[in-house]
Formats: sequence, C-alpha cells, structure tokens
Amino acid sequence: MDYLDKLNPQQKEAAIHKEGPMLILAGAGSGKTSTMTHRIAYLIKEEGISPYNILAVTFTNKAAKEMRDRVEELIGEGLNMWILTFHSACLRILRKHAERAGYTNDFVVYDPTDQKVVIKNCIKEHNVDEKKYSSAYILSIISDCKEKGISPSDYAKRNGLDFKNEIIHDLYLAYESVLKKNNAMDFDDLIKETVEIFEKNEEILAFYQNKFRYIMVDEYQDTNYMQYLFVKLLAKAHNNICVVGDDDQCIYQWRGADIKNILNFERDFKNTKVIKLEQNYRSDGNILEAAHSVIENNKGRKRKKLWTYKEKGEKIKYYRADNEKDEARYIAQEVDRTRSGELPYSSFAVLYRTNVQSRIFEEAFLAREIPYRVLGGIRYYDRKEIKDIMAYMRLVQNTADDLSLARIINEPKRGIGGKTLEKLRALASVRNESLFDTLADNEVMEGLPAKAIEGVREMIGAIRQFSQEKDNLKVSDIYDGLLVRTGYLKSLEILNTVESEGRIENLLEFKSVIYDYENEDPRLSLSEFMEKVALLAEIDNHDAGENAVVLMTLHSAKGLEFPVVFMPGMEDGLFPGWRAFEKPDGVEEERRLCYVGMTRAMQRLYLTSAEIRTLYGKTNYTKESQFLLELDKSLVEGDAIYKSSTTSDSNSRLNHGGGNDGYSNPNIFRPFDQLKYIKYNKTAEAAAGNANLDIKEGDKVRHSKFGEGLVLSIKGEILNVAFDSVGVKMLARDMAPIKKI
DNA sequence: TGACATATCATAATC
DNA sequence: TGATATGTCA
Repeated sequence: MDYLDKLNPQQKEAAIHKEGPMLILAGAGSGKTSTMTHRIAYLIKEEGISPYNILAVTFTNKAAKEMRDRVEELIGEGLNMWILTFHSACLRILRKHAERAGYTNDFVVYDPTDQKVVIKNCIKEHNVDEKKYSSAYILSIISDCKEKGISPSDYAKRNGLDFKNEIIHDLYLAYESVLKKNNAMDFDDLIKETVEIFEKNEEILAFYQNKFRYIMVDEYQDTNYMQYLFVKLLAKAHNNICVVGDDDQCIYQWRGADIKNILNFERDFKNTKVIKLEQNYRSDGNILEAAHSVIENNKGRKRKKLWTYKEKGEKIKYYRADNEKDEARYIAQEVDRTRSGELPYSSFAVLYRTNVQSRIFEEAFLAREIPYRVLGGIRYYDRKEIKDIMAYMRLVQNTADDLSLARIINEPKRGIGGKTLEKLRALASVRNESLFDTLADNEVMEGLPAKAIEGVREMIGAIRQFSQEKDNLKVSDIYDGLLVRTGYLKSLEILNTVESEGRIENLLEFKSVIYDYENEDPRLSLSEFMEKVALLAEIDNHDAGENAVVLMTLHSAKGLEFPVVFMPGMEDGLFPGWRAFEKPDGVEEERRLCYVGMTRAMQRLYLTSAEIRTLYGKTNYTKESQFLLELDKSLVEGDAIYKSSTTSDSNSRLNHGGGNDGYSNPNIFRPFDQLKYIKYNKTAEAAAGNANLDIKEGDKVRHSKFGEGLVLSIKGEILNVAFDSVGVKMLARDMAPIKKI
C-alpha cells in the first residue's frame, strides 16, 4: 500500500473512500488525476473490487487515456475496465441496445459538419430565410434542447408557437426525422438516447447499475443535464458515486455545462463526503495569489484557496503593447530572451481568447525562427479527403446514410450535379427508400445523364459488395478497395497539383491510422473503427514532446501546464469578450477562464494587451481588461496602468473607473521601451530593404540559407516555400532573407 | 456543371 | 482582414 504514501492527507482520504457518494473539489494543479487513479487502484487492490464493476467517465479521450495509463502504472497492464468519455461509454451501450430507440445497432454518428449539412437542407426545404435562421443558430437551439431533454413538441409547449418558434419547432422536427431516417445520431443523441433507453427499459438500466457499482466522474463541473442524468441513473442502485471537479474552472456553460450539478451535488446525493484539495503542486506562490485575486471577484463559488509550499517566485509580468504586432513581437522576443539555451521551446505557451489572434503570433515566431505549433483550427478529420473517404466507409456500414451518399455521389466528379441529385432525392422520398436503394435500381440508373451512368454503377457496385462482405474483410482492405474502385485516388493522381499531392499524403496517413488500430486489434471491424475515429478530437494530437512553442485558446489549455505562459489580448471586449456583457454571469465565466489560463503557468506568467488593435479589418483603441484591474498589483511588474495609477490609488487593488478611463497615458514610464526601440529598428530595416511585396504564388525565390525554392502558397504574410535543399518551409514575407528570382 | 466574382460574417469547441 | 458561402456567367 506504499503507493498511497505519495498522496497528501486529503488526497489519501479521498483515495481510500469506498462506499457512498463523494465530492472532490480539486483546485487547479492539486493532483486530482493522481487522486482518482489511486482510488481506482485502491478499490481494485485493497478492496478486491473487480475492474469490471467500475466506471470512470471523462470528457476527452486524452483524459481517459491518461487515466488508464496511470492506473495501469499502479496495478499492471491490460486493465479491463471502462475508462471512457461520456460519448464513447454511451456509444458502447447503444451499439447493444439502439434498437430500443428505433435505430439499428450499426447506426452512424454525425459530427457537427454533418449536422450542418442536414439542417441546411431542412432550412431550404422549409423555405426558411437563411439570414434570420442560420444553421448555426438553429443547431445551437437544437443542441441546447437535446442536452436538456426537450423534444420538439416540448419546445412548442414551453415557448408557445409564435411565428419564430414555429419555424424553430418545424426545423427541429425535420432535423430529427432526417437523422432517424438515415439511421444516424449526433453527439447529443448518444447521451440522450442512452438515458432514454435507461428510463424506458428497467432491465437494461438494472444490468448497467449492477455492473457499475463504483462510478467516477472527472471534470464534473462540465457536465450538462443529460450527462448528469446518465450518471445519476447509473448510480442510483449503489450510490457509490465519486465526482471530481472545480467550480472555478467551469468554462463551458455556453455549451450546456451546468454549474448547478457540482454546486448541488451534496443535495442530490445524501450523506456526501466532501474533500477539498487545495494544495497546488504546479505554480509558484505569486501566480497562485494573482489568480486568486482575480477569481475572488466571482460570486456564488465554493470558497477555497489554493496554497503551495513553493516559493513566491517571479512576479507577474505585464506589458502594454502599442498594437497587436508589437504585442506578438514582444512575446516572441521574450521567448528568445528568456530561453537562454536551457528551456526547450515547449516550455512556452501562448494562450489567447480567440483563434483569430493566432496568426499574428505565427508571423512573429516565423520572423524569429522560433518553432511553434498551433492547436485548433482545422481538425485532421475535418479535411475534405478524409471526410470523403469516411463517407464512403460510412455508406458501406450503413447504406441508409443519405447524407454520406449525397456527399460523395459526385466526388470524384461523375457528372451528377445539384439538379440530378435533387431529382434523385425527390424520387427516393416518393418511393420511401434510401437514396442508395433508389440509385441502385437499374431503371433509375439508366435514367441518369449518359456520362454519369458508368461511374455511378461502378461506385454503387463497390459499395454494395463491400457492404455485403464487410464482416469478412479487414478495414484496411475495404479502405484500399474503396479508394481504387470509386476512382477517388485516381482523380487525385490525375490532378497532380501540390494540393492533390497533399491530399494523397493525408489519405496515406489515414491508412497508417487504420494499420495502428488493426495492430492493436487484428479483428477490428469496420463499425468499431468508425466508432473510434468518430470520437477523436484535436487536443489528442497535442504532442507534449515536440520542441515547439504551443499556441492555443484558453479553453483548450484546460488541464495542461507550462513553465511559461503568455496571455495576450487582455482587453475589454476581447477578454472578457464583448458578448459576455450581454449574458447574466457572462463575465463570471470569462473570469473563470482567466483563472484557468493563469493557473496553467508554473513559473512565469505574462499578461499583455495592445493599445491599438486591428480586428476584423477595423482598428480601435482598446481599454485594458477589467481582469487586469482586479489583479493584486503588488504581484505585478510592468507597464501602463499599474504605473499610472500608483499615485491615485493607494490600495493594493485597483478600482474600476476611478478617474481612469482605461486609455493609457503616453507619458508614463515604461520599463520595456528600450526593447521596443531595438525591435522597431529591425522592422524598419526589413521593411525598407526588402518587403518582398512582389512575391506571388508560383514564384521562384532565393533564400540566403536554403537556396532556391518555389512559393507554394501565401496565407496573409506567411509564405509556404518548397526548397530543393530542405523541403517545405514557412516564412514571413517581410522578415525572411529571400528574394524573387 | 463548374469556375470565378461578389457578399457576408466574425467567441470559445469537448465528443 | 480573410475565410467561406452564395450568385453569375460561359
């Protein structure tokens, strides 16, 4: 039992708790994963509970994987236990019982892109004004309803049927019927349908209640109502439910997370044992103090304060830049300056509020030749070629999936345009069968435009064949077969452009993903594979070992830690975002986000803002974020408002307003001014000497180090250049030592 | 049907 | 500003 000795008293108390509900309030960096994994190990090793009887649910695959790895470290490899995300746990249950909800067990999962296509079709069919009822808007309402268990008719009952609500109701209803007809579920359905099956089928619920006698939930503050129901239903029989969370880190209310779930846990589950983990193992003292001075301003939080044995460490650094370019340059420079050959680039993270902020940092890092990695943006599985081939595979799994057929019917080009597709759709609807079955009808096929017939016949034949033989074929064989027999690969080869080569490369990469899964499980079935990739996410790609500065949003940084953290854009309207002001508790959620960001830092934390920011093509003066004003300024060193306000404000905390209009005074002392001069000279030089404004895509250039290269693409100020010597490099147009030739 | 020009819109993003 | 969605024309 010495593995428990590494825990502090509170952690240990939580780890050896066996029966009854438990709420672990785990502050940032307080070792909650350790506590959970040790508890699992304890239940198995000491209490003799079978892993079969334990369920651990997380939100991300990454968290699930980490938990599994760390439990295996404690009790040995090959753990046969459900450590899954909410969605994969529900998916696993639904694969057995989906017929109870009117689906077949090989239903497909629609991701947000698919949802968008479906709802757009519905909007068109109902002749609804797309300006007033955008797909995003309708989908957000639908998702919100599903998370709360509100059916279309419930929606009508609750909101009444005025003109607007009738439209929303109709679209919601139409959307649901399309999914049902296509034998497809969206992510929200996975949870909702599982809960409904539990509610309507006592024996199924009893089976899982009996199986999962011990339940653990990670990041409980992020659960929505449906997820809460899921957990609650399962826990009802044995009442052994342990949830871990931190109300201060609830940053996903906008997507349905209900902070009440954690705040009311003790009321929901009688005789709850509450344990607070307040010792922080991550950050130096000043960082914790500073973060606390911000989060303290929130009302309605469970009182707790992190503490550490660590030293106070460095002060928080604040820099008020002239504009966003200067801000980015400053950050890039600080990475260079403070790295001093010792810290790897991966010690640094830039955490911003919005994705649009990333570009300017890319440029600054390129200019200084600092390796970086941007997380977020296009997901690998959102790439066109991957979605295309997945659509083919989904059709093989489930030919009723009209959405997938519509996606690939003319991909590669087979001479089927919008008109033909509409006719086919109408026909399928009259005949009350799937698009695939309609198209597979010989008469229909003959009626297609002459040049389309052959290609379509070959495609339908391939899909039908693989569909019939799918249980005897390896996934990789189906994949290869589809690529070839549908002509998809060939069409890319014929194109023979840089872009098409990239796509082929991605398709090859995808195949290695398939191989990886097949190595793990040689009998992997198509539906198992589809299930795995359907639930993969971007953050899973974050490779902590890569030596590069990480750029990502504050949201995706949750759960991570870095020695040095930069938080740029500390401006009212950007962070907190202007939309937060319109919502009740909106600013509180932003403040929690600020807290999450600050507590990612281990040793050094930079906050920066820009006096002038160009956003969406508009240039404006900015006001410093109210979170800066809330910060305990005795913990901060740096620029601007902190210096200017020392005369007027003798408290250690700054007041709102108070004679300060937020615009900084150009005459105040700035410790960083000297650095700025260096930068400006450099830029001026570069701009005057060689801005490279004449370089276009397809041009040949000469680089002082890499020699000759070809400009593949230009994205803003960033050039993608293929060099004979070193391959493809990204360069900043106005900084790189290149010349057109 | 598909290539190009024009209009529009813009928080965060787990699964 | 810049990506994407829609509309127009050959």
